[in-house]
Amino acid sequence: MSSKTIRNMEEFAAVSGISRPTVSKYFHDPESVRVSTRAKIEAAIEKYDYRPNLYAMNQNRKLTKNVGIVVPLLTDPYFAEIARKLERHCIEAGYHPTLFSSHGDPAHETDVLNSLRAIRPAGVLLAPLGRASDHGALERFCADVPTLLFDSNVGELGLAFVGSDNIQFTAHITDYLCRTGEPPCFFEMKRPTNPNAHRRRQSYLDAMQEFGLEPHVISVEGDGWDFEEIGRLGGHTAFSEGLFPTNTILCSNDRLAIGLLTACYEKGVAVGRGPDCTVRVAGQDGHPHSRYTCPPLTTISHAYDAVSKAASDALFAAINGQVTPWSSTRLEGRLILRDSA
Amino acid sequence: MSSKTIRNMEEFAAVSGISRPTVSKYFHDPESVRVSTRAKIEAAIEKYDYRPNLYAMNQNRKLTKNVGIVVPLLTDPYFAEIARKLERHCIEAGYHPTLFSSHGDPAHETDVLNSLRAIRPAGVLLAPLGRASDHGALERFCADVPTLLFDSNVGELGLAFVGSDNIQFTAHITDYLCRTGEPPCFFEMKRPTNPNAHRRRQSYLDAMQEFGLEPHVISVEGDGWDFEEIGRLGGHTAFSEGLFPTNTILCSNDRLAIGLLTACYEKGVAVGRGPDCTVRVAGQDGHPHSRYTCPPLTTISHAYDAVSKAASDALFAAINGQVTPWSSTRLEGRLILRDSA
DNA sequence: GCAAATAGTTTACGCGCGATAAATTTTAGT
DNA sequence: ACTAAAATTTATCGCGCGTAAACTATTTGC
Repeated sequence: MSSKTIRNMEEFAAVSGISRPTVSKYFHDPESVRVSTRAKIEAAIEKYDYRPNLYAMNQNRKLTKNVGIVVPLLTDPYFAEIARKLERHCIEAGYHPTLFSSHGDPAHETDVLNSLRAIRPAGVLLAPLGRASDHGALERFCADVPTLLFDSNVGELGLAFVGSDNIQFTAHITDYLCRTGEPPCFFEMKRPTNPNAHRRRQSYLDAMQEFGLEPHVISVEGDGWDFEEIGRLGGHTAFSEGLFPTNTILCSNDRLAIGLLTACYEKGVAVGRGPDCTVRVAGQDGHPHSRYTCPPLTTISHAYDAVSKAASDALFAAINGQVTPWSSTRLEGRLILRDSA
Repeated sequence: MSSKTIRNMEEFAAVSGISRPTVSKYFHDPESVRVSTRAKIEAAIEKYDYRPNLYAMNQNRKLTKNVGIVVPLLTDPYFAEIARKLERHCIEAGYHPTLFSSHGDPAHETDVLNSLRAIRPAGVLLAPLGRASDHGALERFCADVPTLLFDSNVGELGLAFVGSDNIQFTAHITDYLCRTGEPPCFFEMKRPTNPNAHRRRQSYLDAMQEFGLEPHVISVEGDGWDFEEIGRLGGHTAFSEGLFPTNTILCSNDRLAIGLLTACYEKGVAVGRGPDCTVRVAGQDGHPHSRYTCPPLTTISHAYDAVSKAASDALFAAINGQVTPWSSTRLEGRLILRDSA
């Protein structure tokens, strides 16, 4: 690093011995200049530690390198984890990701989308809140900005949808539970916040019908995103009122299951597959925490890597001009057998 | 919203009947213009949905309204939670926060700081990785950008430090454990990733000495940020080798405790305060998940609200020109008594 | 009602870069 | 070595806004 401070691209071009337009071109796409000039420029960057002014760059660029990543709730490790993977893919592809959380609030989701417009993103990876979302606001945003929906689908919005096959999720784990013990009942929120909950319930009903078994859905009270507490309180109620018709409980998601396990503990109900256990509990999502519950939670896990890769690749393809009709990609989950069921 | 599209501030000033410089002044600080003109401008904003171009705005502004928030690991709910609170304070104070995670990697932390320079932030709220951090890079960054350190302190860097009083944390919970049963041993990582771990160990040693009791530190193997797994594996080893000299285990942090509880479950060791329990386990942090372990985890909780408020207020004060000597604010934690100890 | 203080307007310029066209140089292909 | 293609240079414009100075209009205090 030299002592001389480079004020702008003009000065930088001078010291690197390359004209400014070519330097500009380099920063837009390093591959677009000759190897010899690239070497000169990169030597100068190394020497003077120059970086073009982001604001001046993006002001007149037709397309920025910005990518927005929006998740419903960043304090949920599931979303934090998938956001992390998406962020990495963006950086590797030469984009500049910015992370946003809707904080579980539709109004805030709309605010986030508006903030997002301000940075004129080349594309957005959006996991919407689902039915709670302001559908009109989403629609308007998708009309203006290339947006790829992931995790939960809302109509046929945006470029495409990439997520998990929730139907397969529930069918698969229901199948497992039926084959290894009593058929499961389904534990969920009466008014699910989680956007995929309805699909999972339906899949449970279908799977049970296929087995010729009577389905039982236990819908517990509670609103918002505090799933563990909702699961815990709902579990207490359900045990007290004898709402579980079988010894096997399939939860709509892992966070509800985690809360339910706490309720089991507090009620003195032994959970697991052993002969001395009273109930089996299973979740769905492959939540980072599911390994560490007591007992460890049997669940069906999202294909985190595959989903995030497919989602980001699809967005980058669209940004690069590849036009494809709207499509929905749903990846299968992997059953994770642990001690809880 | 009218049909006519406003292309820039010039046009917007025209339709609102106010000169462009005054409009510019309004967007810089709405309070700086007369009430009557503010009303005119806001009516026009409502009507035409105009927003100034972010990039053009920030290009020549002496100071942007950007604030960077950096945490070591966003997939850790503790950091996600405090980041969420900081974000809210920034928005309320009229700033534009952007969230970054170091992903537990010093090299990435340095990258994040460099990206941060590009957005020319008015200030940064930084929770460094701690001893793993590239100290030189931090120092250079703090010299250029008003930076407030939180969660973990590194030298006397930046404007100030705001965080929890880890000494008090460990002293307080050690005191509680000593008074209610056998004195605790201390369960930690041999090479702690968590920056506050050393302070906590020292505080444990001091507290035990004050009680006139022999301290016992169990340092387990493991690197990185996968604390639960490290706690679980370390727990297995410690139980197998009979490393716990007393029936009470104080963990360096809640995530280690969560892993240890899983180990206890897997070993068939009953945890809790009851007469039929073998060990007591306590954590430190007030981790969002600690309520839902089995048994629920006794811990000492950060004053999340107070820390985030104090940190953001201190940064805003500095941005607004208030000069104060470097200071360290350490807030006390609150003991949360649950069934595990 | 007057002068001083405050707020707003006009005019003018600059920021750092993107984009483009035309002229020139370099490279690749035969 | 010759030509076509590709890369680079030169020159120029514009983006949308910040900022400053000088001037004018409005408000405020007495």
